[in-house]
Amino acid sequence: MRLKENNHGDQFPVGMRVLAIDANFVCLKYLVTVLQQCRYKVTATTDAEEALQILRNKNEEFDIVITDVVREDIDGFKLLQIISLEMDIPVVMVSANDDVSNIMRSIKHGARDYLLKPVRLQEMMNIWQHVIRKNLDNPEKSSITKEIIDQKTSTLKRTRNQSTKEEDESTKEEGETNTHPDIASSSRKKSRMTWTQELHEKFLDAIQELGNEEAVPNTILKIMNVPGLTRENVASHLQKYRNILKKQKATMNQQKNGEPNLNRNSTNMHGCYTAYQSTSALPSNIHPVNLVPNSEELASSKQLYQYYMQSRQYPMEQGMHNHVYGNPPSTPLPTENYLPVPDFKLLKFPSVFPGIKVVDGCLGISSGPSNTPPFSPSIPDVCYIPSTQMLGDNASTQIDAISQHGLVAWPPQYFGPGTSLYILSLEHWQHAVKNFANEPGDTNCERKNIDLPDYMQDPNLTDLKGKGKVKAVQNFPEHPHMESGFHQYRNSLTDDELTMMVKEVKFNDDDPPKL
DNA sequence: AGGTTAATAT
DNA sequence: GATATTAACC
Repeated sequence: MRLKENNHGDQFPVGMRVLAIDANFVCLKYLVTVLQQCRYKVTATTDAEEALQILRNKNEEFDIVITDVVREDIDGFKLLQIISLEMDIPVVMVSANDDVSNIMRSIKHGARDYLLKPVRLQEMMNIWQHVIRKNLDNPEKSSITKEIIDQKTSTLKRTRNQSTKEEDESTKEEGETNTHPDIASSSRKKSRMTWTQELHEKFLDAIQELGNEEAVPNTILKIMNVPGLTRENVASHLQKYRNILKKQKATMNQQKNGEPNLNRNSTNMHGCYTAYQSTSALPSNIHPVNLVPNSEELASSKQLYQYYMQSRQYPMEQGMHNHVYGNPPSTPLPTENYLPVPDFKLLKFPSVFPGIKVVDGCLGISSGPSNTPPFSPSIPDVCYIPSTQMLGDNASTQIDAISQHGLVAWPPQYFGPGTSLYILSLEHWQHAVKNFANEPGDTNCERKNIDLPDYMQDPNLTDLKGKGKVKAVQNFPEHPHMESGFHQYRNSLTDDELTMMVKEVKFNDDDPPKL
């Protein structure tokens, strides 16, 4: 555990050791993602017994435990009770249930906090304070507390008499008192920074925003606004980034292929997914949808990608395009040519899109190739994509799914390079749907005068409406009252993520999707 | 001071 | 070998 200063000069604990517990695998994965975004060191399990074992084992020490409330094996409250009885470690509860009695019960049993699912990044960035507070009276107990205090004192010293760097270092290393130097130093190990997909995306966004001239470490750091990230981290990453650009440029020149494509779709950094060019054809009379679930050959992300590209050439895309601009097909899609979409109910988006930025509690989702709905101001696809293309075949089933689980499942042909995923806050997603979908029969969005919030009425977007091709819109205007009202996630699935999709499909071995 | 580059460590 | 950290240079 160590502290780093972010660009505001605040301290933030990097590598705080968190044990995350959630019975639901998808929720757990999501939780882990958020925690990792906070740059905590996360250990995770779905199994409460295992969690207790880990904690009792003491091989690994933890600063804080985060657990869900509703569980089948050991009730969250029980778990909380055991932990607070046996050991001295703060516990934070996470639950989709906002019942006051539940919250009270948790607090009574010793919970430090009670967060509602899905948890937000900002909330998670604050939990380290519980660790500090817990150990204020006994700093040696926690290395993180100790380090913050150390840092505080050394900062004070520095401001008091401009102490030298060496002095500062020695103060940090040996501690103020020297009474328990071993305790503090033994549990302190520097965690090597890893540039996650999300961080890299942020990095790229910053660079794009700044342009080549202005893209220097400190400025990038400021734009990225990631707690704990240092100028050195960014500088290092920038160095690597530039090296890769140089390399690519060199090979491009060799091939005389014009401008190098240096955007995130083609970058190789950190295993970002690189688009495959292969166009091996599928039999034209078989819709690719039907090739997915029982296909043993679909063992690699490459194949999944190929499948995805194939599927986009089929009529359903035409159908979708019809929907895009508010003209649902007068006749149903020729579904007789398609077999039902297999059951991908396991495939919930946070498990597939760990880089997702959660905006405003529960989310509505709108998805499609880059020239589909979200660019039209009416966002119709949430209600018009036919059931052969989307699980939960209309808006209301999606609303139900969202209100119940905070999640919506999508078939995998929507994931892959070329797919944009848009996340709207529940508020304006509902708003759009309410004006749109809840009146069966009246499905013409041209006639409906949809009263979208101003910030969504961006003229650039409106202008794009009706045009055949739309390029990805950068820097979508954000809701003034929201941290971020509208996020785009695109073209950056890692191989692992794609592989995982395949795995999720295969998990259904005992109950294979019917074709 | 901080951007850049190179050396070193993991 | 790749990439993060640290040092050194400008």
